[in-house]
This record gives sequence, C-alpha cells and structure tokens, in this order.
Amino acid sequence: MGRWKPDARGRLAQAALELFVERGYESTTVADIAARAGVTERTFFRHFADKREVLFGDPVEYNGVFTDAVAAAPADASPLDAAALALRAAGKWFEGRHPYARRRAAVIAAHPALQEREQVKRLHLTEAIAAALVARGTGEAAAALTAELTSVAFHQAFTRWVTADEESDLGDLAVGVLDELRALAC
Amino acid sequence: MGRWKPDARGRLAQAALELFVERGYESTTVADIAARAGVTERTFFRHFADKREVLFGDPVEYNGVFTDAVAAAPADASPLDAAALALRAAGKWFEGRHPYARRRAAVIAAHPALQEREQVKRLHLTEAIAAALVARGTGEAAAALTAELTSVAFHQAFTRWVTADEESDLGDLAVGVLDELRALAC
DNA sequence: TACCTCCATGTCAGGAACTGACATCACGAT
DNA sequence: ATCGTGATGTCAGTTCCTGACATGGAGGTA
Repeated sequence: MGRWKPDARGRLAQAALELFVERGYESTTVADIAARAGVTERTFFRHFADKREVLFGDPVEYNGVFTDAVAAAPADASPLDAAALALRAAGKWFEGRHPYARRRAAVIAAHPALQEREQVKRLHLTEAIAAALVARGTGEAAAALTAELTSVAFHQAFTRWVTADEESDLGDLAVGVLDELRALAC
Repeated sequence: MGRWKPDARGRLAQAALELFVERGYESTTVADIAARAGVTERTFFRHFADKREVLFGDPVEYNGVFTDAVAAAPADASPLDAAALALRAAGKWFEGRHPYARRRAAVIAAHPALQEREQVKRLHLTEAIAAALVARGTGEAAAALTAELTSVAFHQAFTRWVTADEESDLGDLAVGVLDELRALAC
C-alpha cells in the first residue's frame, strides 16, 4: 500500500456531501471535510478550486455526454433533432444515479451559494452544446437558441425527475418538455 | 448637512464599478471600495450582502419591470403575448442605460464570480415571470416554460445589444429573438 | 544495491471576505 | 431640554483561499 490512501479526491467529495447533508453547507468548514477525508485543508484546495466545486464533477466529462451525442447525430438531422438525441443520451447517463442526484439536489436547493454554481455550470453546458451544433454546420444564432432550448428542456425535466417520488425516465421527460416547448411556441 | 454624506449605497456602487473597471474585480478589495466611497468596510457589508452584490441593483425593482408588464397584459393575451409585452417594457427600461450597461457587462464578462451572480439573478427573474403568469391564470408547467422562453429571448437580445457598437432598440431585438425561437421550434 | 527524480501531500504564514457585539452621535419627535 | 432612532464607526474573530517551502514513498536507472 502506498504512502497515502488512494483517491483523496473521491474521499473528499464523499465526505463533503455527507457533511452537507448532516449539518448543512454553511455549518461545514473545509477543515471538517478534509478531516473526515483524512487529509489536510490544503489538499482539499489542491483538488477543488473552492468549497462549492466539491459538489460538481468534471465538466468536460459531463458536458461531453451532451456534445458527443450532438456530434454523433446523423448529418441530415435538424438542430432540434440533434438536441433531442443529446437529451436521450443525458437521460441514459443518469440512469441509476437517481438516489444520488436527489440527495445532491436537495443540498444545492438549500443553499444559494450552491445554486449559483449550478447555474453557471448550466450556462457552460449551454455554450458547449451551441459549440457542438456550430461544429455540425448550424449557424451561430440558431445554434445558440437551440442550445438554450435544450438547456431549458433538460433543466425542467431534471427538476421534475428529481422532485418526483418514483423514478421515471429522464430522457422521456426531457423530450416531452421539448415537445411542450414546441407546442407553446406555435 | 447631516452627520454623513448622503447616499452611501450609491457612492459604494459607483466606486465599485469604477475600481472594477480600473483594476479588475479580484485586484479590488472591499476596503478599497469603501475608502473611495468614504465609508468603512463594515458599512459596505451593511448595504450589500457580499462583494459581488454591489454590481446588482434591487431585484424587486428590476424583476418588477417584467412582472408588472405581465400583470398589466390584457386578460385575453396568450402567455407568450404577455411575455412579449414584458420584453418591450424591459427594452424601454434600459433606454438611455446603454453606456452603463456596456461597462457593467464588460466587468461581469471578465470575472467568473460575477457571471455566477448574474446567472442566479437571471434564474430568479425567470421564476418571478413564471409566478406572474400563474397569477394571470396560466398553468404551472406552461408558465415555467414560457418564462424560460422569455428569459432566453431577453438574455440573447441583451447580449447582442451590449455587444453591438451602435445602440439599437432592445425591445425590438428581444421580440425578434422570440420570433426566431418560434421559427426554430416549428 | 545505491542513488535520484517525481509528485502528492504536509506545514506554515498571511491576505481578504464576511460577521457579531458594542459604541457613537446627529436628527427628529415629544 | 430630553430621548429614542438609526446609520455609521470600531474591533475582534472565523473561514476561505493562496504562495512558498519541506517531506518522503514510488519507480526508474546505474
């Protein structure tokens, strides 16, 4: 066995979620998190840019779920069709993560500072989707708006998915919201 | 003349914007802002919840521009028509504020911490619009989605408005984006 | 084996953001 | 004239976050 226990980052993330659930975000210090993970505070900040970031995974991986699906869409698919495929892919990615997502969402909903971070992550996802659409040949303006629609659909669907008691299919929900949006706009 | 110079809050807000433009957000301390405004650091935190907040006005007043317009819309207007009226009202509210909005937007664009705050403000605006629509009798789901569309339209239009060199009509832009969204979704 | 470099972590000092508790003192009402 | 109010000042303290430097196992090389 090595000099240190493996996966300090993972231990920190888990300790943080536990403590946030137990005591709340504000009553938990970074020192508390580090102590439970068995490292020092300084090590926490080597793995995460700040205290909020510990609740958010690798954005490249997460955004990639959406952007890869957009990139993989058939060349003749419309931007909105590509968006729907991205929603399906995201729905699949979240399969089996419902219990975790619920706990995490509850923590975030309880603390404005964490909602802020979540909203920027959403913005970055929107921009990533727009970029992926542009890469497929969609115009800048249409790409930006389609990405926003995708983001709205996913956000709404995710909220409902996490709120609902029994687990439903997130992909179905999201594509459903996209259809609601279509109906509204026409 | 009173014991203190009047409008400490306004002086703080102005000093902050000046300093953020001059040195950047991170290189400006709250003590710097307070000093330029002629008060102490503690007074800054009595007027603003945190360092970021100094760039954002009263959310009740700002959101009210949108929600009042929604509330004042004719009873037979569709949710999306009410949204368009809100966009017009917001456009009018920003008349004459283009130079200020540009400077402010540049500062925010340069600092992730400020983008975070801006995104939550946007979220709260969206929720306020949804609530105003519900008050008009729109269903929860349709209200949420219409509010999101309104928010998207305004956000896109505002970005273009602030980016463009010569000043155009923000209301026109926003309603135009709403039409683009319609076209995309159909 | 002996040595050596790498790199994740530890240690420590310090700046800046924010908060609670208490003091001050012009202004306006009584 | 007195008194309460409320915006501000003062000060101590906690927490977040960063830079600089030290440490010592792992893994490679002679």
